[in-house]
Amino acid sequence: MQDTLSDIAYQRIHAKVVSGELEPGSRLVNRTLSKELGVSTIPVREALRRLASEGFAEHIPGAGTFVRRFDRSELIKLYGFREAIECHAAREASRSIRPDQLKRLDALCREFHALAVKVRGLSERSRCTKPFQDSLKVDLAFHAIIIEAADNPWLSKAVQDTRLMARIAFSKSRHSLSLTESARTYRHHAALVRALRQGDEKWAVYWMQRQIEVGLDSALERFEQ
Amino acid sequence: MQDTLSDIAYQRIHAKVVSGELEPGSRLVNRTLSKELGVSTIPVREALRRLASEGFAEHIPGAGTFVRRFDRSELIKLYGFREAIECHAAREASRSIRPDQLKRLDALCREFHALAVKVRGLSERSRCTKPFQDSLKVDLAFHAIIIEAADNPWLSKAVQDTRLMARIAFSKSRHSLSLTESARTYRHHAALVRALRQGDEKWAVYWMQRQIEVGLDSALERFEQ
DNA sequence: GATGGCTCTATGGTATACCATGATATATTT
DNA sequence: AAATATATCATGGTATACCATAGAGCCATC
Repeated sequence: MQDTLSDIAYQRIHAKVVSGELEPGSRLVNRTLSKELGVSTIPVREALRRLASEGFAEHIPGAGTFVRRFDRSELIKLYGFREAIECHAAREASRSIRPDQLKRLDALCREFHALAVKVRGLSERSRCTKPFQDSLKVDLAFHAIIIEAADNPWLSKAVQDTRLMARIAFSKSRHSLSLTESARTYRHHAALVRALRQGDEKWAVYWMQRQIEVGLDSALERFEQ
Repeated sequence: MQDTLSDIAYQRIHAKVVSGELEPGSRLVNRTLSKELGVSTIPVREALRRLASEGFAEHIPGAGTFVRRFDRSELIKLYGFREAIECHAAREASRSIRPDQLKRLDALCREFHALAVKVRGLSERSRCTKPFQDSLKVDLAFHAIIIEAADNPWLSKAVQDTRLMARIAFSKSRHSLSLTESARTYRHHAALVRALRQGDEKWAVYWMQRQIEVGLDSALERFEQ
């Protein structure tokens, strides 16, 4: 067994949190989780402390651990932080990205394009959830390649954590993927890849910034409802 | 009791690690620490997991937890990450810093100046350790004000953590504060404050970048020896 | 004398049990 | 009937005890 029970508990609970199965603000109860996972409370506690330390949960001594809940201002600041680190990642990536990584980005762009085309043929209602989740997945993979290209473990961890954290802020509710949104996202991604391929630092940063900006806008929009 | 035993254990061990009392690579033993702190192993384990999650320690399942050890390349990447987040902090601060915060920065600049003047009168040997530690303390306070002005908790945590982490990379050995180094640091700090006061985003970022660059240089220099 | 296996110890990992506390429900008294 | 006090329960926090394992030293056998 390479992973310890604490690690497994962490992964399981983390998945529940970022998937939205556990809503923001809900209490993470030691005994309940330990029964559910079939382990004792010790690994669960360690997992919860870790989630709290990373920012996915909030630990209040004597009261319990709760899934992190964001207000509007915190959401904005989270995206501000993301802007700092992801733009830096884009800058680094524009210098050091390899051809195979560019190829994988191309493939994801095509995937996104296919998704956008498919959405166009769907009714308003059927655009719910599934295409939205798919687009999130592609988006995550896209940015994972960029931080891989930036080749900096600190950056990677920070970017991954903040991306997932932004997600829990509006994970519980249903969302649809609008036509304009999917088309715009595709354009931005394609432009970013173009800049990266040409090693154009300035434009890589610019397009990354635009993406985060748009991300904040739609996050706020979803948050308001 | 507001803080839990886990929190106290974390603070105590964290202090030992960043102060250099526990050298990089040394093992953090459950039972030993628990006896030393007068608590059981549970709070100690939780503290160690947290330190590992933050990057101050490395946890290897089945083998133990060790104080984080950096090689040259990791050190460079750590400073790359710092550049991303501290420059962003400088940018934000240049927009939102308050007069009282500028005043406190002025005071720290004067303190640094006094330190530089004092060092000039000392022999090579007596510049060891004490003035160096003092300058680190003033530097930390200086940057703490800037991230306070940037007003973003995610940024704050990341900056504080990485600054302390950079410190443990070369904490154990003796260091002296050179004349050119202290004078240059003073100039950089003063220039940064000037840019912040004028709300000059570009120059604020520039001088912050310069500081980190210099920090990396001296870190590498100390690392080589 | 060397090598393989055994044992002992140190240590990490986990479960169970216990305690303190805050909240809720119930019972008793006015 | 209302208010207060007490009991009970849910839950967080911690200690102790136990188990598994890795490494070291030792003994026996070849």
